[in-house]
Amino acid sequence: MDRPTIKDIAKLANVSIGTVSNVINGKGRFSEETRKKIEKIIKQSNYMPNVAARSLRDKINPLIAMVVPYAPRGKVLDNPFFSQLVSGVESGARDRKFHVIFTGEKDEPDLSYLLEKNINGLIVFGANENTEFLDDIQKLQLPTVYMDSYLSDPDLYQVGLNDEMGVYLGTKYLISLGHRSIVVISYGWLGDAEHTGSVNHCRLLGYRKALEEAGIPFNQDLVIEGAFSVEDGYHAAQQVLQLRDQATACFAFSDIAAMGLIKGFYDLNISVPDDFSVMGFDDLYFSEYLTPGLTTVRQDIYGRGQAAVKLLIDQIENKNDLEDKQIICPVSLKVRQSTAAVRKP
Amino acid sequence: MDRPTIKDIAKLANVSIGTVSNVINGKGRFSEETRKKIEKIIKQSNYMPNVAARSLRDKINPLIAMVVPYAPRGKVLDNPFFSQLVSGVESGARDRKFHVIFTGEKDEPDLSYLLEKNINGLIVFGANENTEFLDDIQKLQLPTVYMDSYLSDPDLYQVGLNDEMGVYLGTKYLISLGHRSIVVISYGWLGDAEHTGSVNHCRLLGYRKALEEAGIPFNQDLVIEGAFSVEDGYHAAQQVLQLRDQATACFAFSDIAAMGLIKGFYDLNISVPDDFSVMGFDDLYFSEYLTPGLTTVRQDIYGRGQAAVKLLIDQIENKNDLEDKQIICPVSLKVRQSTAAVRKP
DNA sequence: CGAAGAAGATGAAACGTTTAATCAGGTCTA
DNA sequence: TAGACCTGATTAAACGTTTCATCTTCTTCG
Repeated sequence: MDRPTIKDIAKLANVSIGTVSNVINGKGRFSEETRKKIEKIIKQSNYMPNVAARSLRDKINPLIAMVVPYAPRGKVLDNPFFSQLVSGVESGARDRKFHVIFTGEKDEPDLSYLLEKNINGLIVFGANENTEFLDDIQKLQLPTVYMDSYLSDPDLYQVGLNDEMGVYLGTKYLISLGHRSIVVISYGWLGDAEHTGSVNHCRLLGYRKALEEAGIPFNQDLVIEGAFSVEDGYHAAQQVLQLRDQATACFAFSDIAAMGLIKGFYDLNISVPDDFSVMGFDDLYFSEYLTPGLTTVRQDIYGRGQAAVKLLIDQIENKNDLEDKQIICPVSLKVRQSTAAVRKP
Repeated sequence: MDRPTIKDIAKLANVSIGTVSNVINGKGRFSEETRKKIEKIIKQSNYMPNVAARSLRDKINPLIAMVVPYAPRGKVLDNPFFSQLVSGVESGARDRKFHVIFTGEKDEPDLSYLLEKNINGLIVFGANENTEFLDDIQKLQLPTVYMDSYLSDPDLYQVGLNDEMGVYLGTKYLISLGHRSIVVISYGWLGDAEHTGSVNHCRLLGYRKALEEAGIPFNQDLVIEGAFSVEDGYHAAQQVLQLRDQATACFAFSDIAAMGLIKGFYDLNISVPDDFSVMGFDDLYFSEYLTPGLTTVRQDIYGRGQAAVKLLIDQIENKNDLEDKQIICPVSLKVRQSTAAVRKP
């Protein structure tokens, strides 16, 4: 037997389908009596409104998409940062009876199929002013929340992180341990126009600020690229090795790169933290379980995912503008075993 | 301006909507000439069929769901095994123009809303004969692929793993290194009725088989539960410690638990592999980057996800039965640094 | 008592597709 | 030359909702 439709319910209740619809949506007029009768029948027959029909009629559809423009196919969810983020997004969506699909990979720049699916909202990760996608995305005219995007338009809904503060705290801590020459494994180079006004940019600002306060000159030779993946971090170890004469600590801008770095050191027979202190960024759920436990800048990835989706669905459902369009989430320092006081020479 | 509908295209092309529909779907009759004309207009105007309308009419909807019955909310994607699996599923779905939503968490046993959404297919993970959900799922009457489920019905589509072989290989390798007393961190206990005919059951069979071949008696005291999470593994370290007099190696049935275990040992000042060899299962993308690199039984998680979704969509699109309903994926041994020959006393 | 207004419910249109039935011509063949 | 058949295209119904205009019936009040 097929699932019941609103017509079946109406027949069973001896009313018109309009009335059933009214009861379901709490709109229009109907007596208390018919309300009870209809609700009872609905429960009994396991009726659920057909989303396709609803979506066709009203263009509402409890489905949002999360797009990560620059991620290569199959690599989004592989990254534990994203999987935690996505996990939070999922959970937040679930709370509001929404579902989520993921998309927007490098090789699929055409997002128009999102309209085809009647997607009702978008979470865009890691865009910046220079992102080519930005126009296309805005052309979709969908409620959107940008994450970690540092877009200057104050009318855009955004969920960010206090990146500068995070790295500032971390660097300051390393300095307090006596480190004066701290290698950075960054996402890209500060001078790179493409990355200005980006997560990476702000993090480097935090680094420089902490150095400045301690009267340590900034040395751009100490900035290495490669915080995107565990392989990146692993390969960075060799580069860091060449800076060993000067440097005593390393700040990786992602835990996943820190993980690779530590393994790189391990394979090169360099002890962490005895020979080299390592600081990460993110506090992934397993960072505590690395050997040694990773000292890192903590952010609540899962919670941020939830926050973003909440902001999005509020936007979708209220339609009108919300007061707080921009959320900056806090960071904190998580000290574990991978950092230690610099050895006295 | 709103997106164009099939009506707009028809008007522009001076034909009826029926003809446009025919051209789009390659059905019915139309001349080469009109085909070209219509296709040109479609391209120019960026027309895409509205999925809701299509779905309403024909009940087709390129959307599948992945349900993981027993996973607690927010913990599915946190687990790197699942995130890799999901990643593969996503990718496979993308190849066929499908999208995926995730669901079926512990606190949401009612799956009927999947029908509401016109979901067209289901991937169910880790069910077994005793899963309460099974009936509900089958009642949905949807094309379904079961992963890691060990269901005996030969008519069900399944994607599994050669679990027994995997553990057999791993155990044999440990034995070849001279280990004769090998602790197992399992998902559950062999005798547990609930887990008969499960992944865990088959893995333990592989363990026993390898022991038997080597003439080593099976000792059930060496079987510990706790392979689900990194925390599990960490806490297992203390239990393993108490078996230290007898045991020299440990086989964790998941890499994530092995990771926790290694960290547990680290904190207890037990050296891996010098004091204790550790073997994992899965070969997560970061297992290579643990310190020490984790020796493990490799499976292609990502590929299995792709395989499952391919099987599902073939089933959806062909409708008719496929020849090969059951796929068993191979395993292999990946030797790294966490295992070593047993120390001579 | 008659008119006005409220309460409760109905009917029909519309959303954008697909498809089966139908139709208008043209060509072939007996 | 009439029926049969083919080709290309049209028409209308149906899918399951929501909403707005409309219709009864009942109550109230001047």
